[in-house]
Amino acid sequence: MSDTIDDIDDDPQSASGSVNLANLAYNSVYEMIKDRRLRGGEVIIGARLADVLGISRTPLREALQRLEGEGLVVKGTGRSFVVRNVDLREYLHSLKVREILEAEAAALSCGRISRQALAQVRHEIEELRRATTYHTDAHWRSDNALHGLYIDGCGNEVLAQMIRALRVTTRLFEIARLSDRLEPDSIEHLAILEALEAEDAKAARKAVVAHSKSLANFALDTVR
Amino acid sequence: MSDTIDDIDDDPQSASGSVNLANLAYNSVYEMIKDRRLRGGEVIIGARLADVLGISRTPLREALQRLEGEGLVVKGTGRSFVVRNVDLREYLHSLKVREILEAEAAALSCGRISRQALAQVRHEIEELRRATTYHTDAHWRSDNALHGLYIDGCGNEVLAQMIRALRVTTRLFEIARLSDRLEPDSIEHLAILEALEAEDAKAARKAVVAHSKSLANFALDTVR
DNA sequence: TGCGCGCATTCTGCATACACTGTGTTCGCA
DNA sequence: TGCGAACACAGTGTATGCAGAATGCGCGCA
Repeated sequence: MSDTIDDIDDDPQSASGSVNLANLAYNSVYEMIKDRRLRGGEVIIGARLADVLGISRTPLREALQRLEGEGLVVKGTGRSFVVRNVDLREYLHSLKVREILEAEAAALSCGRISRQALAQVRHEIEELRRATTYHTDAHWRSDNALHGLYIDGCGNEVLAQMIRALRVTTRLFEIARLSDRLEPDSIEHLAILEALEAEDAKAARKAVVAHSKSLANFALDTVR
Repeated sequence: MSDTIDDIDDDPQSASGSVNLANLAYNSVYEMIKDRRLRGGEVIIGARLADVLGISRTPLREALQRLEGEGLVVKGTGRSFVVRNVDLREYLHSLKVREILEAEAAALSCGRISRQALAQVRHEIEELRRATTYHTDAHWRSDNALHGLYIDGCGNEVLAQMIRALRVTTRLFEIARLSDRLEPDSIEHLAILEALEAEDAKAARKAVVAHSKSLANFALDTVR
């Protein structure tokens, strides 16, 4: 349990396998989807994308199949792959499941997280709030660090994996005005952190649930 | 909500896509894993399996990649695919997550399941108990039907999908002396059913949790 | 007889060629 | 000028060939 938060990987798959072209394609497409260079609903033209990546269609197709298995990409009406579109309804449903699972994970991880990791994350959050300019990346990084604490610390790898998968798809939901979430995120994250520091499982549950509800309300408000 | 239990599909992916060889391979391998013709830990040699299926390696590889995305196969130490091996530890972890999610699903689906579907499942369970000879298939079918009631009826497709995925991987483990589970399964299933019929969310939660604990204890006893 | 090195076989990774399908456009005919 | 049919193009699905890596086996040497 001496993990530094550097071990909390933004991209759970980035370490995947040897350096073959299929993995390269997988990571590339994964990144492209994650930071919206491939938009939800967009059709993926094999030959073209393969060309962009400088590989042939074969490893690209394999990568896309893997992504399909993970639910980031689907086979549309025709034969071609399309980037999955997460609508409000699905986002809220995912958020609800995350709420349940993350509450459990947070409770489980009480007393299992190193002081050092907790302190580091607290430092990061406070740093983020003090920053004069807003950086999306830093926001996500802090988000990952905080949630990663109990995802990695809960001691149930299956639970952790499910939460990670859900966090990926909820990110596919278009978050307009993400910067508006910086302050509420920070405050809510600190509440979670405090519960973890106090090793108070009940409080951790409550804080996670509150955070989840806050995100849901924000989505509802923003979409409207 | 007029679904008959015929709609509860044992294999969530069986309806997948057009009839191309990759889908065929996917379904075939999926089946082979599910009913243990491919054992956990077994290495899959592309050329050989492709030959058995009467297709070339390309569509098979795509199918395997998809299965990898879904977590049924993994890339071993070398480059070849191996069927994932679910050990006791992972089984128990999965079961714990299922317990949480299925309890929620059961609670959510209270009042959302047609009388007809409930009656049908009850009929099946009772039929099963009365049967003089034991059939694995019938056992699984009944299991699917009961769990499918609240998986399909919970109204949260994300939740449903997670549970389905978990049920697939837990199946990779359980099996040994499965017939011993017939009686406890039936009894516990009936308890769940009763709660669903009474539309008593709290009781449904409790019954599902009890069922889960029972499975965990059985696994622990059997392995020992 | 035991150990190590090299060769042969086997398997994967990748690219490419070909076939098939669907769609859009153009040309001819009414 | 409008409608329909054929053709051209774009894209996917599949097989296959080739190259590189790993594995296992045999042979030679100590």
